[in-house]
Amino acid sequence: MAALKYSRQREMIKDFLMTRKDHPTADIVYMNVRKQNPNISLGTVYRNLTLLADIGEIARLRVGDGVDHFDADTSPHYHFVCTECGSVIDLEMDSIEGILEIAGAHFDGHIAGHVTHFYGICGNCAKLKQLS
Amino acid sequence: MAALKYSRQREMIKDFLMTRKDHPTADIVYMNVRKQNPNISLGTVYRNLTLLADIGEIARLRVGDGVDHFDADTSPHYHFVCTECGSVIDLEMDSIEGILEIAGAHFDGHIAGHVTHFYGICGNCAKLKQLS
DNA sequence: ATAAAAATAGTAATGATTCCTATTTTTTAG
DNA sequence: CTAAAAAATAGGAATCATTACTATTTTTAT
Repeated sequence: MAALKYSRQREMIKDFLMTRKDHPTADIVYMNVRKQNPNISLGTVYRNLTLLADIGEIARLRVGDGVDHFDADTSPHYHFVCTECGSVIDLEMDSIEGILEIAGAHFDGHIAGHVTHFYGICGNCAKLKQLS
Repeated sequence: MAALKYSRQREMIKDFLMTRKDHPTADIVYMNVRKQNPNISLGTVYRNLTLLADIGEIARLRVGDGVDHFDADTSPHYHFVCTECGSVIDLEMDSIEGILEIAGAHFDGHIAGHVTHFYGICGNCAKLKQLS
């Protein structure tokens, strides 16, 4: 119900997120947005990230590292998490929506969706490991 | 290195977990194990759950509800999370390991594994909704 | 221009988890 | 069997991400 009102802070947050492909955390967003508006509060960043995620303008990513990441790209795609450096990287891959069928085959409830992410060593860390 | 020593508490925790198919949280484990040993501390429960997960005797599940769940069944299988009641249920389904190939096709790092869980309405909640 | 609704800044509170330390338990070796 | 070393425990404090609270400011509809 609550009508949405414009907020400069919310715009800044969304604009910043759109410039990044590395799925920053709330804290990273805070540190960066503060460069333009040093008075913005961490609570405002959290509130707006949650609001934007709730209305579907951004995506909240939970990749198991205990911190939420955010993504301005809401199109369906998957992520890779490097177990070495922790970076979260977009994967270009064919759809795996077929797994919903497989999962629902012997289940009596209704499966609405799935959450998947992949992990391993990213290209960069692999290179660094060879050198040492 | 640190040699593992026997601990009654650790046994109790593992034994309790083996009796449950509902993937309890640390707090649930604590509340239940306390029935047999009222002096056990929450820290001990956490430490042992982490230790058991680290040595592969149990599995730690992160299904995005902000709390870790634990599973005595370490065989590869998938979970369903009910968005209505929050319950975490085992899925009997064919392997979807093929998605690793798909994910790695256009990626320059090394994909070691994946984390997947499904969500929707469980059979029980679906029934309850029909009645109301 | 003004009043209602929504948003903010700043700070306190929460909740899951980890850390700390004095004491107790387990294990190894004599 | 006993004693010392190593590991584990209980209990409580600390941490860290996130949410809640509240007085003030901003937005927006009239």
